[in-house]
Amino acid sequence: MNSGIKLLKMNMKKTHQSSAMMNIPLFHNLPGPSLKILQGILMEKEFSKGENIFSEGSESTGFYIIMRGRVKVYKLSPEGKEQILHIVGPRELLGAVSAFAGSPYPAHADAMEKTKALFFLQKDFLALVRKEPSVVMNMMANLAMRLQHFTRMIEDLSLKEVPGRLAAYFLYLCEQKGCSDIVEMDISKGQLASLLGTIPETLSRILRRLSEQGVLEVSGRRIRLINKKALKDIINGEKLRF
Amino acid sequence: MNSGIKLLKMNMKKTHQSSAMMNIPLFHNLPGPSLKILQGILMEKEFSKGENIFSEGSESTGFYIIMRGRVKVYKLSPEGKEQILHIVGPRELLGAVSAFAGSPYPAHADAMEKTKALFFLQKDFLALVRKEPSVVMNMMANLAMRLQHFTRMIEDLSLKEVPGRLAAYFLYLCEQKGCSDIVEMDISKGQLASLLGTIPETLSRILRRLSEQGVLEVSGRRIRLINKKALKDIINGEKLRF
DNA sequence: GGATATCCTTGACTTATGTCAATAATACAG
DNA sequence: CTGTATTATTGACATAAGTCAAGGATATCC
Repeated sequence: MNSGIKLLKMNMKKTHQSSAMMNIPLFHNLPGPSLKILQGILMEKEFSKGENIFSEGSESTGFYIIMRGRVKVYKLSPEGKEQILHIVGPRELLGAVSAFAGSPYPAHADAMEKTKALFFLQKDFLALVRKEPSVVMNMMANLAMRLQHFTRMIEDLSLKEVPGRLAAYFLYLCEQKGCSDIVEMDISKGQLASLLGTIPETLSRILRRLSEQGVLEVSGRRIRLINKKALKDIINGEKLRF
Repeated sequence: MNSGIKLLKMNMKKTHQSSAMMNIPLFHNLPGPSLKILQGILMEKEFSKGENIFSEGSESTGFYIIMRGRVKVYKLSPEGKEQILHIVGPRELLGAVSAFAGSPYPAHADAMEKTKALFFLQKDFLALVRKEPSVVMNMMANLAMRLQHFTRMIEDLSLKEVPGRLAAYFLYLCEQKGCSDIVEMDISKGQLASLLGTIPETLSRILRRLSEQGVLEVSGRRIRLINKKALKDIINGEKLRF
């Protein structure tokens, strides 16, 4: 709730953030002077678990870079069903499109856990961009990635049924991590349902069917992938029997 | 209808293109020298109706700016069902994300009608960008718009049922044009189904129900919106009765 | 202009997934 | 540890939308 700018000694703060910022893709390869400007215009903010960061339709005053924690960006149906668009983690941008386009936020954003972020005011950032257009190059890469993510999401939602989306998600997790046969879901099942565009009940049933069929084994948030081939088949439209 | 660059003498041609390019958002406010470079690296290409421009997974060698005609960008399910991601028209970019990111095309693109386009080779364009980073600013605006489009699409696909998506589409068309009560569908019903993430049969049934209930009137591709309030209610989750 | 291919509509049927409600399991606070 | 709140599972049921198949309407091509 309280989002304060921490009161640190000036020098300490600068040094610390400078090294942090070098690791943020958006600010790679920035010349020193521009980095200095950056440090002058950012603000640290903190959000507690479940706290709303911004809401759909509200005016965007700027954008965030997440330093710690995770944020879910989601839409709500009139009846309250939620669809998670993406989950934003450390070193990633939040709300940048709106800030750049000067349009209102297109979705809600809530902190999923205690979250620390850097906040950039739109006008300050745009001023920087005019001085240093190459920043936008890095931003482009980020947007391009997000576009590809959305492309896949649309494909999934309209061309695949829930088992297919779930299978794709598990294999995705599997690739991310070392591709061992055990993957750890880093979100609750309810949230996973929302991410896959379905509801907890449906997800629960499908997980049970997959277990019964020996495709995988569930214990809490730990999933053991037993038959990856079967998962791939499901992604490719193979029906999941009862 | 036909707006083409007729067969003019060389000098004429250059002049013509130069002015054409000034109208493309991507190249707004470019200084003269950069414009000259641009003209050196572009190629004119033409596609006949139904012709494939690129396919999902194929290496991207560059991107297009559509000058005339329309192109559908779509995904295919293993069973052949198609989901149109967007329809690209004159003055718009095609395949730019892939070109920028250096990744393969993430979807298929077919000309929906006779289409004329300018083609830019990746490496040439990237060289230009290095000289003139401000081009990327304009590109950002394009990507930001597309992201918002996809955001709405995901919301629709997962939170609304087909009648809601259809209603949203009609009201969107209505706003685009002068918002008279008559809208002209500029694509076939089959294609519209694919755009809405459904199949022609379902679309047909829903159109009939909407007619029966006096919400609208269909005659060919001309739709008369009789009860816009009802359409808005449907978007907001109101059920469409039989 | 007639033949052919394509698109559109409609009906009967199946199925995936959402809804509602009740219980079980887990996490959390005092 | 114990009670409470949240989260997950399960069943019975409703329904939106897909499948299959057939007939009708349009567009298109020689």
